Amino acid sequence: MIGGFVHCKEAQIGMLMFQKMVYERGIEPDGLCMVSILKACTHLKDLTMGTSVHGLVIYRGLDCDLFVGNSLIDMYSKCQDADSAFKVFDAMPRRNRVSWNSILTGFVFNERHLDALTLFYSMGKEGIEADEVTLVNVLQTSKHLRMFHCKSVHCVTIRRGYVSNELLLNSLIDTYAKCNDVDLAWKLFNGMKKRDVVSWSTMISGFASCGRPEEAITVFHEMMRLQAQDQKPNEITIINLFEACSASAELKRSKWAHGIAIRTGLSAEVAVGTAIVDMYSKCGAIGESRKAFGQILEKNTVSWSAMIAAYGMNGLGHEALALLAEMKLYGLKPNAVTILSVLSACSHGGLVEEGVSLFNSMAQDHGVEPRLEHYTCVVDMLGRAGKLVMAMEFIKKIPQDLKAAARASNAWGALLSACRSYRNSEVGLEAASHVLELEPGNSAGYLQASSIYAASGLWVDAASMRSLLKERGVRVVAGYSLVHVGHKAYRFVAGDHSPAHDGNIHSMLQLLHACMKAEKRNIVDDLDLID
DNA sequence: TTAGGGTTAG
Repeated sequence: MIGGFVHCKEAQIGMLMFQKMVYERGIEPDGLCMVSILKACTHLKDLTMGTSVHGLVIYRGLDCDLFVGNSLIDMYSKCQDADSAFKVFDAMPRRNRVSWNSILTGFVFNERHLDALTLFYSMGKEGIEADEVTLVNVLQTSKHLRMFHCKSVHCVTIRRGYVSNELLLNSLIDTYAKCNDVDLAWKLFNGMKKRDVVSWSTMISGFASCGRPEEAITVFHEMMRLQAQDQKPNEITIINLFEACSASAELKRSKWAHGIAIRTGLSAEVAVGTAIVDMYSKCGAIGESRKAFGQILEKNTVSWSAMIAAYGMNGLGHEALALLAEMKLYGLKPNAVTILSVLSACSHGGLVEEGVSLFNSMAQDHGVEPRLEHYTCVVDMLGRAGKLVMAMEFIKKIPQDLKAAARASNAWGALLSACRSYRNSEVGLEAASHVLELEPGNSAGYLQASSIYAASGLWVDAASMRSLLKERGVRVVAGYSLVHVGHKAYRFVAGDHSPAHDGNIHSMLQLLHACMKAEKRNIVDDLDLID
């Protein structure tokens, strides 16, 4: 009976029945009953109830039951207690493939990707053969770690005869694309006998995230052309299309995509509305963002965060701060990302005092404990304001447990970048040594260090940085700007004088540079007068 | 067990 309720997703009623049965009537639950009630706890994400059921399981001596054990793993995982899930798994006297898959899924769900990978290797050692659930989970882990296990998973897929498993193929396409091999993803996509809406959406997102928006949009057009074959886009497809429009930074295109969302009736979704806010802001159209924000009927924390981030990205720090106060008036609680967006807005808008004060009060006023990202953002803020020594001292104040995270190099990176702007070689070289140690595979550290040496006239050191970069085989990815003229997008890289660009464009750029320099001089003169 | 909305320096 309880099982029936769980199946109907009326887990709450199932739970009440269970409590009545056990505590009022004194009926002893069997293994099957435990499995059902654990499913209810999983569904409701009720860790307290789940833990008490676990106690009952032990009391009734059912902890050796394979099915009960698997359900316990699942319950703990979904309640975000991966450690307890693993303890159950570890203590199981007998395990089947479902047990292994459950703990693997649990690790992936809780973003414990390294643990997931270790577990997958143990599975191989124990002679447990991977099935499609195993493979999809390993792919998720590869995607998050940006590690290229795709090809070996692909081989297993072929070997084990899963080549027409759509779900697994979709996962493979996604992981190939997110690990920067979108061409292989495209090949796989084209070879699929049957493609569903997930395949299409994944392919659009794949091209967009690899910085190839034109191809993403072509895939979308092809999907629309095949609509007759039941290939209707859903809200995720549209959101992925927006991602492509943001990558091309073209307002006209974004408006076109917005129109499609309206015509397909998908624009009423909160997630779609929020993505529209984000898309317009990335095209620099902050007015359109605000309008789209106003049109979201039921705004949630993510929507507010997106609008705050939009203001921040466009240099409107005061507006971002005002929106944080406003969202609280509507009874919405900011989360870690919201606060990070406000801090970033302060950083880009030069509002150092406001930013630091927000950082100091975030735990007390907003109930958000500072994470490494928040610390990094403050370092960036101080660095941009030229307070380099303060920024360095701030890094040293980052709690040790936060510093242990994989992205601890970001704070030094932010400081290094500020030192380069302010030509401070003393602080800069200390920052550089940390960045090179923590992130030896990234070109930015070497280039910035080289630039700092060069600015101090230390040409030999500058050159040695560049040769170290080559020696270690680090790939340099240059940043670029896009300028749209008519229907054509022109891509500009620093120091690029390629003949692909019209000579007129370069002379116009030089003219603009001269104007900006003159303007800067005027501003500096004005400031001097004020002093 | 597959795609998806907000964040961080280059």
